[in-house]
Amino acid sequence: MKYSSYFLKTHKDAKAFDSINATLLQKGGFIDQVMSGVYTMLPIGLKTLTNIETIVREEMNKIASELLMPALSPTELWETTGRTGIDVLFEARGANDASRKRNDGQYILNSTHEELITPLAQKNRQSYKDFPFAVYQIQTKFRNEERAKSGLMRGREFRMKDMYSFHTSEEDLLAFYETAKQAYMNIFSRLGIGEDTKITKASGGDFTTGFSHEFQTMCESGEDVIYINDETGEAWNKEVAPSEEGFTKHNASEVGNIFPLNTKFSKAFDYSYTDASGKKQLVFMGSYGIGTSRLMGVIVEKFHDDKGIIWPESVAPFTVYLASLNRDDSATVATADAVYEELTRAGIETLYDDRDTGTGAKFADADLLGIPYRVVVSKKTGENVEVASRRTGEAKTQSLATFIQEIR
RNA sequence: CGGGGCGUCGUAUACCGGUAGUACAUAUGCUUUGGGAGCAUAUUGACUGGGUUCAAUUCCCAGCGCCCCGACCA
Repeated sequence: MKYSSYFLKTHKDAKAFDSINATLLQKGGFIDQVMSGVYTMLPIGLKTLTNIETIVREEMNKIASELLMPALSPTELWETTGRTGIDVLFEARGANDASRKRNDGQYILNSTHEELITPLAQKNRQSYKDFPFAVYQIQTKFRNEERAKSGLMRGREFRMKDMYSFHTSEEDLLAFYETAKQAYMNIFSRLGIGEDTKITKASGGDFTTGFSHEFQTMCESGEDVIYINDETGEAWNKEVAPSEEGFTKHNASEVGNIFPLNTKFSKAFDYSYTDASGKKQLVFMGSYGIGTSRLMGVIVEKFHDDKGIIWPESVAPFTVYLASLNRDDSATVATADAVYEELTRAGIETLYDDRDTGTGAKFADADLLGIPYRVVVSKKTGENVEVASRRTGEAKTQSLATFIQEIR
C-alpha cells in the first residue's frame, strides 16, 4: 500500500488521554472517536482488527461453525427470558413511530445473542443425533455502559466474538467447555499475550451455581483486579473475593469470558431435544465470548513505548514500513519502487511511504504506527536496504533478498 | 448512577463584557531532505437554547457533548 494513496493521517499534536490506547490509536490514525465509547475503525485500524479477528476465526473454525446474526432484534425475544430490564440494553424504534402511535422500544440492539441463537438452534436441531454442536459469530455488540472509557477497552459499541454450544448433558457441556478454554488460550498465545493471560474463576451469575471463567490479561491499565495463588498459580476474579493472604494482586483486563449456561435459556425458550427413547429433554448450553476490539486496545496497552505502538507481528497492519528517502533523486526513487514491488511480490504486507516529506516525519510515523520492520531506501543504502526492528531498535544493512528470506 | 473538570478554526490551545491570538494541519511559492524542516503569503473558529446587559464567545440557568475519579459491569 502506498502511503500517498492510503486513507491514513497521523496526528502529531493529538490530544493526550490518560488511556494509552486511546491516545496512540487516535494519534496514529487507527480510530476516530464519534462519541463517547463509539469509534470508527479507520483503514489501518480495521486492518489490525481484522488480523486479530482472523486469528480468532481460524481457531474457532476448528470447533464451531461461523454464522452472522443481526444486531437488531425484536423486544419479544428478550421478554421471553425476562432480560429486557438489563440497564445496558439499547432500545431502538423507528424515527416516525411516535407519530404513527406505535409502541416505543420495539427493538433491541443486541448486547449478546442467547435470545437469538436459542430459537434458531431449536428450529434446526431437535434430535439427540444432532448434538453436540457449536456456532459462533464475530459481530458488533451494543451495551449502554454507564461509563464508557479507556478508548477501545470499554466502548458502547464494540466488536465481539460470541460462541454458543449445545449439548445433551452437563458432562458433555463441561467437556466442550474445556476444549473452548484451550482454543481461547491458543488465540491469546497467537496474539502475543498468552503468557500474561490467566484463566480466572469468576461468579457464575444467575446462570449456574458454579463458576464461570474469565480470561484476564495482566495489564497495568486493566480495570479488573485478579488474585493469583502464589503456590498453585490458580487465579481468581476480585468479585469472588478470596482472602488476600497467599495471593498476589494484579491489574488485568477481561479479554474473554465463558459461561456454562446449563438449561437457563433452553428452559426459557422451551428448547428440548428428543432422546433415543423418544423422550423430550432440555438442552444444555454454554456461551463463550472474546472482545476483539478490546483486545486491540489491550495489545496497545501492553506493547508500546514513548514513540508509539509496537504491534506483535501476528496482528500488525503491515509487516514492513518502507521509508523512501531522498525523493528528489530519481534513481533512489526508482530503487524504492523496485523494493516495494519485490516485497509485494514476496507476499509481504508493506506500507510504502512514498510521500515527499522530511525524514523525521517518516521515521516518526514508522515508530508511531508500530510496524515490525522499517526498511529504508536512500542515497546511502545503495544496492542494499537498511532494516530496523521496531521492537529491539536494532538496525542492519543487508540485501533485500536476505531480508525477505529472513522474515519469511 | 454520584463527584470534579471542560466545551473557541480540521486538531491542540490562549485571551477577553465591546477588533478572538498562537501552534500544528491545509493551500501556493522558494529553499530544504537520515529523526515530526525553514521563510513568505493565504484559508479556516466561540456546542445549543434561554436569561442579565446598551453590548455576551466571555456572566447566570438549562440542555447536549467530551474528559477524569468513584460505584456498576448479566
